[in-house]
Amino acid sequence: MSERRRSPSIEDVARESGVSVATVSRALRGLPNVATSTRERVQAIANELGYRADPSAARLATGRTNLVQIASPTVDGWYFSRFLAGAIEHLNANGYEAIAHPLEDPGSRDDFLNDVGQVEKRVDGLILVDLNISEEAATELSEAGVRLVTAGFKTAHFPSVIVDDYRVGYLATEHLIELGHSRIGLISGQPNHPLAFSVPGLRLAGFTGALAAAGLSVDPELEQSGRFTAEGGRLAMERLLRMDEPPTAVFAMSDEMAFGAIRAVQDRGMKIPKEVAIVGVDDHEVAEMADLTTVRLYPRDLGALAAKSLLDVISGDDDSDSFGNPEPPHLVVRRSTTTVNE
Amino acid sequence: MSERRRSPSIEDVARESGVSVATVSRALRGLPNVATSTRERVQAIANELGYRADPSAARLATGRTNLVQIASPTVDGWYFSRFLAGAIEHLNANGYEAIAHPLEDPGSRDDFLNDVGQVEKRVDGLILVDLNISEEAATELSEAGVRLVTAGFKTAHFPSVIVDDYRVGYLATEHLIELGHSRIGLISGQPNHPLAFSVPGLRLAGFTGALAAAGLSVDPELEQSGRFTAEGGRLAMERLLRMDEPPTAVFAMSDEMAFGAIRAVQDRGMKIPKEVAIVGVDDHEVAEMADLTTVRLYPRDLGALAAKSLLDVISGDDDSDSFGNPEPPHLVVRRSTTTVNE
DNA sequence: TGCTGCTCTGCAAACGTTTGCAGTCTTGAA
DNA sequence: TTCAAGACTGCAAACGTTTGCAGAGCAGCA
Repeated sequence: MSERRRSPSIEDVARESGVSVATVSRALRGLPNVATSTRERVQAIANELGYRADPSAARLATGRTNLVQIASPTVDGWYFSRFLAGAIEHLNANGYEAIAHPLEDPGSRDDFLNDVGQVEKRVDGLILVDLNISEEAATELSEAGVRLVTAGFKTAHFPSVIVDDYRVGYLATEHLIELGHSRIGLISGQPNHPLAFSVPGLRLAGFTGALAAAGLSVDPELEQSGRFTAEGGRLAMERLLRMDEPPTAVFAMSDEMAFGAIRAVQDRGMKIPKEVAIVGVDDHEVAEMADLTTVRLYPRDLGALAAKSLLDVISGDDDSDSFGNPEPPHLVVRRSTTTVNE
Repeated sequence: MSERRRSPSIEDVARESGVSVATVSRALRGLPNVATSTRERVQAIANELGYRADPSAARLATGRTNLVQIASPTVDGWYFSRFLAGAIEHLNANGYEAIAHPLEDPGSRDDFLNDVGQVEKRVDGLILVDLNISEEAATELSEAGVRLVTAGFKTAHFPSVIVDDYRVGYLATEHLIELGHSRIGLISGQPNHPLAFSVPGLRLAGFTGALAAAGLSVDPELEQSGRFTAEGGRLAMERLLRMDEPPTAVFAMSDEMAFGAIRAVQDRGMKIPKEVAIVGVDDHEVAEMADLTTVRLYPRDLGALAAKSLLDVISGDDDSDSFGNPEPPHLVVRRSTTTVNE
């Protein structure tokens, strides 16, 4: 439709202000060794012309892109979208743009990890969230010089920010035990999830750990997968309630699954927490409205922390593991487990 | 830590396969006029060397970045995260990466729109979602040759994908009227939201339109802002319930606000839908669990559509307005408005 | 006055592609 | 046998920056 007029190049600015392109480049980027008078003149002209350095050219010349890629299983899940928000905010504040790259199916994940070595040329760094990679792959990446920070899992080669998912499972279960429950159901994550995803395993470990610490045994029948969706949580809870000896309390690995579970209980006409107590994970916005006891996570903070770590890596401040840790998971007691006022 | 070894350049491939760089470039990109034997040899060598064209160099040479930027008020809201997911999926499938760019505060929004003209050099195109811009700004962008698609609002200059928010308000309200309600409350969006955001206005128009069509008058007292959060919805509902003559039904402009409203009603010991009927907007995952009647939106589809439109614009298929429209908003009746089984 | 060292500036070589143009070679038709 | 057209390839000029190096000017000091 409209003509695309060429935007001014550094040469235009140079000609206009009577200096060389080199000087313009230095003046505009605040480098030392340029007379203040020249600098001001150049800045004025650049401003007037509306000049901005072409990023592609600058990237080619410097090798730095000011881009960071964030790969996560999803972009619209409760947890991941908040992680993204926190990371992007920090990145943008420091002059980086963020490429969001969801890897929903295993195919795209493999493709991605396959030539993730090429990432080095596309972006300055990469954040991998909840996407387990093999140690071999990590070694390869490390040797390729890729700047990488992992979130939600650890490798031997890169800094990582993690949430203590063992603690998540432990806190929730311990809470139920303290309330006197001994037959506790578990609504877990998808075991056949395409992405190797270490979160459910750790929460499960925390769950069994808490039971063991209290001298309680684990009944495998009491674990049902809720596939991390509300609907899945409902179905899982229905299965639990149909058992000969149903649990008196349930730990759901996410709030969304817990919402489904609450629904299933109510549909049976049973009372919460009297007949069944329920605890979730996340502290979803709706959790408060639903009176759901939950283990609160701070994905937004975690994202910001991951971004900060990555920028440190990129700028070469290699204090590797000295990043402040995120706020630890935190039990929030509401009326889905106890009628005692908080 | 580890040495960054230089990755192979096109020149390495050329030398290795005994042809010129020009031929390598053509062979690898599938351009015509290269002998199949050479093409295969070059491909083999490139593969062996693990060669990939450096994107920065390619961008500088071609002027195309294969990047698209998506600017939205937020990245972690229910609606926007799903929009993003749909858009990114489509973009990635077509060889583009997506830069997610939230503009949470008015300052960053102004900064962004200020030199959005520079966008042209950073990315191939831009999707602006629910970020109203002035017609002047739009004209300026259009003249600068920026490739742009708007979502959620229209301008004179660019293609847009929109959801019919008038219809959203109309459908919800009409439903309540048909159920016999005549005193209908409204939990609306933030009037002082930093971003000029046309959604609430349109839904309000649909609301009053439906009332007018039924010969009902509008009582301004019955509109309360819920700031698009669950907590805000709860507070708004409490204000409504405290009125001398409270509404018998309420239209909340989002499901999250509706969840809060439900909570407020239950806290008063009142019954839904008997004493108060509630309808929301979105069809949030939790809505089904909460038995919430709602107007279902399809943000993921809308995002995909926006992406598709933008790619059409970029590739020059300028059928401007002939993009298929998204599925129209759709009333989903549940038990928050009627006890009749669906 | 001559020398040293500093500040400021410009030249030109990268950075790694893409692509217009021209040249060579082959093929087939006249 | 000659010629035209087409297929294939290479040369070299972009694309718009950044940056190492060197030179010019100038001040201060011996």
